[in-house]
Amino acid sequence: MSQARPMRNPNMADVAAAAGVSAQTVSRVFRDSPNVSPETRRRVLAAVEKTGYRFNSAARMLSSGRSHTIGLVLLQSGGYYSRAAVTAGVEHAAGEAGYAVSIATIAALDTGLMERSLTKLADQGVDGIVIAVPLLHATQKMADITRDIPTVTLDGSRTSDARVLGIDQQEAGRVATQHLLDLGHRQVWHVSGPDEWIEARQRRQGWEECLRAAGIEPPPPLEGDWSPESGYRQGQIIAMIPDVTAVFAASDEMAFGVIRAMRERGRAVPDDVSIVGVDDIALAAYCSPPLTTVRQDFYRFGAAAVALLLDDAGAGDSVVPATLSVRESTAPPH
Amino acid sequence: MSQARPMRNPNMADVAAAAGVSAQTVSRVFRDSPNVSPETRRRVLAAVEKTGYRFNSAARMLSSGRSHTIGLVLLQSGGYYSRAAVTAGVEHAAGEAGYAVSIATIAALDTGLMERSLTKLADQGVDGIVIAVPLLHATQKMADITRDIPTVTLDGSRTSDARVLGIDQQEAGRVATQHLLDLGHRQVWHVSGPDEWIEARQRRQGWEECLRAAGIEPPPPLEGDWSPESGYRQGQIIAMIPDVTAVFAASDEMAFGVIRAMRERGRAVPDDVSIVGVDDIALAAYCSPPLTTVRQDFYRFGAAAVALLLDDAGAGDSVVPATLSVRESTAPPH
DNA sequence: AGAGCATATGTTATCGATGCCATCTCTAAC
DNA sequence: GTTAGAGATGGCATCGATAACATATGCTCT
Repeated sequence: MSQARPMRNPNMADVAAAAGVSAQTVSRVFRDSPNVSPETRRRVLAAVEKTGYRFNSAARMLSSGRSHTIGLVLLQSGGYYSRAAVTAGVEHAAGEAGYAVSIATIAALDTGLMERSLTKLADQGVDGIVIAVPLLHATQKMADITRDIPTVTLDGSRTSDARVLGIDQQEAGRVATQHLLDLGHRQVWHVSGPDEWIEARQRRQGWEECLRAAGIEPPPPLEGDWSPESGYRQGQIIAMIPDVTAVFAASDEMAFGVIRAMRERGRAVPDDVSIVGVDDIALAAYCSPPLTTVRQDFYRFGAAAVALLLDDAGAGDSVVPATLSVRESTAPPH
Repeated sequence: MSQARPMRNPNMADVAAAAGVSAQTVSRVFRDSPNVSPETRRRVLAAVEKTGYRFNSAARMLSSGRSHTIGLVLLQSGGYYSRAAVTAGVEHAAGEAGYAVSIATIAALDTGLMERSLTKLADQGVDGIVIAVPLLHATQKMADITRDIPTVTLDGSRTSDARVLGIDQQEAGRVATQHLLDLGHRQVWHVSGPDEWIEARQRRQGWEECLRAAGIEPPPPLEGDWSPESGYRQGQIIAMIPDVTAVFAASDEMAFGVIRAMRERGRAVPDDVSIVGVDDIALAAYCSPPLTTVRQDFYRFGAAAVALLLDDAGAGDSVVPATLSVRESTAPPH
């Protein structure tokens, strides 16, 4: 009953010995190889239990060349619900498939930082990378780093070698704008996200197209950085323009910033000005006023990215629908 | 100039050959061994550049037994700014120390799910684990899994073997409550977080103690789940009580839910009722009214957890101060 | 009955970096 | 002038799982 070996963790050979089979067979059991008899499998699993065997992923990685790990590049400045949801979707889908998720955050949208993050993940030997930040300029160096690693870019630029998975963000812009037009507004202003973000540009395009389709020339968009502060700043400008009755903000947080600016200038929401956001964050329904907003299923989006990475079969179309949650920040103009 | 080898990635031996040294010396260069001459180091680094050598972390892990990876256990239901900040802090501090971060999310506070997450991280061979969810009942199985892995529990239970790093959350509760008393309120109600969360209990204790110190018997606290919805529900109850003039909510999101409930019942904030939250989320300053709230530096907290994990030297005390941001949701009673 | 084949299992070499020990060259000190 | 010791480097076994190949058994089909 006494342990002969000192502190060493049990390995496959120990399990094999305990089960009366070869190490190779133990390996087969773990990888669900079809050619293992039920009886042998049972014995091996019993031996695993008995020996307290713990799988050594480094050894597997070294000999098989695959790490069963997916790298996820995130933007450090959190607070964006959509990104958090994407992360959860990625982690869950990866976990289901037996993959681990290793994260690398970047502090800002900078190609140098991005290159460093990709290098870090590549050095870890990840089997695939999900880039969950918008990626405009794919540098040659980035392409070199990811040459042997399948990569999916969420809402990224088409210029990279990576495959791109995108939600139809134009739809979000269209839905929001159309809602305001349907209420009777004759013009809709827009506080956009940073122009480096594909999401921001697509939402802006959806807004523009929707207005043009209604025979309306879009006013110049005002660019924010997703933060409430930026919404507030741009809102202050919009509030100085007399005949504004409707604003579409590219995120909920900016929308609340706009609302605050409007109110400080004596413009009531929604009585004088209607506001629509995007994201449907948890607070949207509970702040004052409850925010009309466009909701998208980012969790599913993250999961789809992993699916695309792991089995390159279908998974091609991933048009996640945009749903409008109508609350109390929008009303007909008077 | 032509490559003799087919598709194989260069390894240390290739670098060693190119530099005219042994593989062992190359290894020493990478690990910053003191006993390498500057000249040799230079030659090796040049050879690395020339061969396009990429470090193989699996091989290092197998031979050294250490993975240079830290596991991070997160709660899947995102949206809590504090958790996002902790994550960023962990990732940054780990990255600075040359460590990768592997995440495992759990969908709910359940010991079974927690055990599975810990197993997953252990199987990856992480060198340390940061548990960023509150952990009340540390099971025997959990202790078994983490026996050989240094673990830090943030705000976790003292019953586990893991080291515990905690912010003084009582301070947060005290600061918030004292602010309301200083304004002249005679009683302060409390919407707490879930009782399983240490943060929630500590904040509640701070609130209780502060009231008792002022000779006030605390009313029964109402328990929420951090979400705006739960704040709204409990706020509806509080709004039915006639003489309530001040509420301390254990999170900003719940605070906004309380505010909504108050307003729907005709109680103005802050004229009739004052509200204080905790977290200082980005929206706190931009919603209506701007929220008075207690801010804590969770980013630093995450970084401190990693420091505690990596060098078991100092890092013992980590009393991150709680700062009150006074805005417009609090006022003297009338 | 023997060829042919699928299924189940064992044997051996290998992945790439590192720990340990050996070796060699200097310089400082008595 | 010899020795001790520090500094710089190389040789070799090793970590644990797996791929590739080899073998053994049982079954089907002509």
